[in-house]
Amino acid sequence: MAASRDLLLNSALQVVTHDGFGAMTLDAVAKAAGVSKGGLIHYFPSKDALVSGMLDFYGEQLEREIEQRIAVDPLPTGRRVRAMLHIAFPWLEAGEAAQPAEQSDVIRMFLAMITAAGVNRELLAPLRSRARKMIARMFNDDADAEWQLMTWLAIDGMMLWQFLGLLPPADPLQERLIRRLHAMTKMPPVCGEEA
Amino acid sequence: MAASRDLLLNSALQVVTHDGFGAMTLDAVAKAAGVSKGGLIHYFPSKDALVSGMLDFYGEQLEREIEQRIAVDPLPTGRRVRAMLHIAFPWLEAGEAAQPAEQSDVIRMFLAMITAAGVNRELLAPLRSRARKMIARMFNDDADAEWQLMTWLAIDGMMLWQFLGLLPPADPLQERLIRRLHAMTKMPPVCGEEA
DNA sequence: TGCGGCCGACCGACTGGTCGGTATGATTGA
DNA sequence: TCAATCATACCGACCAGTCGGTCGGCCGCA
Repeated sequence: MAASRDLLLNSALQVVTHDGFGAMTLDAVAKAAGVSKGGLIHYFPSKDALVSGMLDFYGEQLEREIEQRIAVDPLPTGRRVRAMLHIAFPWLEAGEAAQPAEQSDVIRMFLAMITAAGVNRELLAPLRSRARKMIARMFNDDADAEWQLMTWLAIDGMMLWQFLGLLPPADPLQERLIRRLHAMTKMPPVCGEEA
Repeated sequence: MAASRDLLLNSALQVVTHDGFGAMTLDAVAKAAGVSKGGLIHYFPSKDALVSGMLDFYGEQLEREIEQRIAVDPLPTGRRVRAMLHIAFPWLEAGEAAQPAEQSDVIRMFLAMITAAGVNRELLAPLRSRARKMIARMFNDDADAEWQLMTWLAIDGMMLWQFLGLLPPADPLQERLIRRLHAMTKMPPVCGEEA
């Protein structure tokens, strides 16, 4: 059943979130899902398979969400990266300041990738073509795709800092940076001030 | 002896580089250093101690190198981030295009941090004050420190992509992005074109 | 009665860490 | 002066526990 598979994938990510990717063992995932180890192995015959599953699942989920947001964004410039930003920081479009920080799909994908790098680097291979396609689409859509790509890099950098705990979650500095990134997606290549 | 300690730290990083941080076991590090496990434990009484050692060692090394470069950079604006960029991509200041990619101190620090996150997240705590200081210094030096910080985030994002293999190492796109980042450090907040 | 989904005890390899020991060289003391 | 003593650097067999993965079997349903 697909529901059981999804439950297991979510449990795996939950373990990574709470205890770090070093603690993501098959036993831990099975226990978090309320399933026996055999049950887990039934759906994912190896740890590699489980991590690949995470990569596919959250990768596709993120891509789907991005496409949805692109479809309703009236401003063509920087739509793709802006979608990413809105998914990562939902409070941005609500117009509010607070970030109650329910885990976004961007962080989920980030965690899945880092976990994969720890388990078996070869699992990351499928990501490469995915990234290449994403970049190609950006060069199709945007006049200054390089600029958008740089904004994307900054978002990923922010994910990294958040993951490492280098940036306090409720820091006003972070909020200012994010708003600025948002402005950057709208007005390349001259930018830097509020929109 | 400090020399043996340094050798062990370098060996640990070598293991991480070649086989991934999931393969960094005490036995592997000892073997890479040509030392027995007991010898390794003599200098680093636990795995946590070893990883903390890496964090300190490469963190200080990177900071020292940054300060050196800042001291000889005539342009005050964005010196700190520009130093980072030059360390990460040494071919930038040579004026050449190729990147023979000898491992930079920036990547070394990146690998140490990711490894620490996998072994024991608490080991990252000392990094927080270090990062806070770095940010404070940037707000002291730069009129638009936020902009510099954003460039820094983008550099870290690029480290991440490189680590995950998402960006082909010899891609001309990467080179263009890096040159643009370099330009960004010099002319905030209006920027985006070549220097 | 047969069968597929799931269970969980079990396995061998490996992990971080311990410990008794050795080699070397400096320090002491009669 | 030269043993006896101590400190340091290092060794590697060993231990208890954990890991990913296997497998024989149970159970509900057809």
